[in-house]
Amino acid sequence: MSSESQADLPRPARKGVTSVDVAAAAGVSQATVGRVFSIPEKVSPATRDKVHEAAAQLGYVPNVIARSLKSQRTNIIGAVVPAFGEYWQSVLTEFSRQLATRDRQLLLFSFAEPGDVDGALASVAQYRLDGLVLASATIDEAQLIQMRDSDRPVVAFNHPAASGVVPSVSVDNEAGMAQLATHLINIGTNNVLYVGGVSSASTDQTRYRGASRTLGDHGVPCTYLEAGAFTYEAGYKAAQQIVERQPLPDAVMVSSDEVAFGVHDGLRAGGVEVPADLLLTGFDGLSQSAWAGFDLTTLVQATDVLVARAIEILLAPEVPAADDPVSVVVPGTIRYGKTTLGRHG
Amino acid sequence: MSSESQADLPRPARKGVTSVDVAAAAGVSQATVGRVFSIPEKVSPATRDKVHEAAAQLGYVPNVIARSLKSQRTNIIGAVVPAFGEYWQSVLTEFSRQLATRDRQLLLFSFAEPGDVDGALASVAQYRLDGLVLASATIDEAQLIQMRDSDRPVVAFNHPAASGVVPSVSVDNEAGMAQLATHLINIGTNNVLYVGGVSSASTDQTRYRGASRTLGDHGVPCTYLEAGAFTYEAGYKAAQQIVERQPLPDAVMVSSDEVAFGVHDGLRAGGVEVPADLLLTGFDGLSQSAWAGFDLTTLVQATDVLVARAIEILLAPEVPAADDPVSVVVPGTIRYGKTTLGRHG
DNA sequence: TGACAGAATGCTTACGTAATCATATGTTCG
DNA sequence: CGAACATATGATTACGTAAGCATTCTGTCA
Repeated sequence: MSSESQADLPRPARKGVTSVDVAAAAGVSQATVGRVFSIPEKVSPATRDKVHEAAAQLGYVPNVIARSLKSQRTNIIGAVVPAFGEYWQSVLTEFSRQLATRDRQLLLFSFAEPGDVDGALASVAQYRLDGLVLASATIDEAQLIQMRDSDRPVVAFNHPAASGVVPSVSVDNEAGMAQLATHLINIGTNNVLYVGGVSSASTDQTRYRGASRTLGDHGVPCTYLEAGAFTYEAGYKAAQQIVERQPLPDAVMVSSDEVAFGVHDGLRAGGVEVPADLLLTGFDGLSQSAWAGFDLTTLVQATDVLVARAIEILLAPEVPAADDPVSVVVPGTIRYGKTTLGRHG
Repeated sequence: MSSESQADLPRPARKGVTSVDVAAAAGVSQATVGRVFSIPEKVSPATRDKVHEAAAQLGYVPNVIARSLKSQRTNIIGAVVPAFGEYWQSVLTEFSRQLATRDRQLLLFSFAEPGDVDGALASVAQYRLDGLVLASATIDEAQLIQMRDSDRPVVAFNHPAASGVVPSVSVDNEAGMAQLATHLINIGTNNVLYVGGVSSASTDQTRYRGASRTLGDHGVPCTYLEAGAFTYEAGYKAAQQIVERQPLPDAVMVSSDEVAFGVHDGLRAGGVEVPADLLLTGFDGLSQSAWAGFDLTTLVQATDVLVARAIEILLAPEVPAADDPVSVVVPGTIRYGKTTLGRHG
């Protein structure tokens, strides 16, 4: 029997322990228990201890669901994100990290195909989330408008076309690619092949514009080649086409690092050395771009800043005017790697 | 004025539209509206249409929070996952993808430092989630037990030490590493340097055991070197030490792909060629291991299978006996890359 | 000492839905 | 044709909490 009472002592979190149970055990009202866990400064230290003790005894844990229902706040931010891609994974990680420091959680709505976005958006609407991150260039304007009118804070992440429709945060895609182009011009590039991911994506278009305009201003021709996807494999295949071009271009600019990795390896597999035969640039600044095997010249997005700004917008007390949403553009920074080294055009 | 009424027509999802409002608009009871959205087959087609129309008109969207409170099910699976690491990102993506097909969402509780696990677990307890994935080898047994007793389905993901305490799903770490070791022995390896990530991690220990036992059985010595983290940088630094070893080992076995990438590049930077001077193996089968730049021989985890099994356990109708939790071990497959090619020991 | 401010606590209600039970409307068959 | 029954719908309640208001208690000051 001593063993029996002993087993009773360290009670684990039990099934349906509510604030009412704790109240009964502590000899106070449910309201007081609630206060202890939400506005403890409004409760006298004595009762506070009593309640805490009873709560620990019973293994009481506040029920966030009920709290959300009553308070109309969930402390959860939703993210609609493509299921694949190194870039999105890194962004997601950063969101989760930064939200954790603000006592918010991240609820993930990922979609594999662009067509699945509708499903994700429908699903997300049912949760009364405190905010929503739309991180995909494949969300069209009608969907953006619908989300904007859902009375919940929304922010588009790296979706240039969304600017003006919903609050948005993006790296300066055009200027970034222009910086890379300028760098190439400075080191004597006379013609460029631009490898895009998916030409219908607004990021792809904006980036290409940054490159072609700057290059054009200096009389450097710039051909567009679509890889077909923002993946390593697409880049690898594109490289196989590039290798066969008779006069190789001086440089290949790729619209994303992940595709650039594929181009890099595809070129090498085809006997084209970077940077000896060809210069190469990426875009995004993925951690892998700094790996010694690539050491890619790329435009580094300040992901932490981008994410921080996005979170600020979502968590801002005041909802900005819907007719002129804020549009934050964060400049990027070139990281110079060996893929644009030691060549004189 | 015509513009006024026009603006009213395409009503967007409005603020606090509840099933009660829809009921009033459709001339039915709240219960019927609820049924239309949960058990529609119990409602006659006529009223079903009426309700749907009214709902569309008002922009009604069921409130999942309230539903969760009443039904005691959230349709949300929580995941406690380290904030960094290519491997975890890929696992997370897979979970999100597979859960989406089952109409479940993924709520992310990431932690940057092992010490933050407590915070994540405390936070997760407040949500009455339908299930919980514990994906970190740094969750200790006390924490596992606490989670197990929380009356919610729990599954440990790739946390060998958890087996026997909570239901767990893992790749066969020991056998996998043994397979790689056997492969090395078969191609004539006479001594091996094993590079671990964090020696206190249970995956690290299990994997090392698989290598050292198999190698030992064949009289092949196996030295352990701790990289200090499961990162590219840690691998790179470890490689710098390896390069200085007087007789280079025949082969380096690394406990994870990400670390192996660093070792690979670090070796090359130090003038050691793979596989000419040294064979190299990884573990995990990250997509990047197949990239041409690495083409790493590694043990590929069937992440999709692992995740599928984990989800099955969480969503199984019956909670298994707590005293003998299921422990699923999924075998891995060697992917033969060029890092173990063409060398005769 | 009485009145009154302020702190501490209790009582009641509402958040939006689903489950339970009760009621009404058809339907079928001996 | 009425009993037995399936089907469709309505009324009511409860999920666990937080906010509003009501109440009690304590201490202070005229």
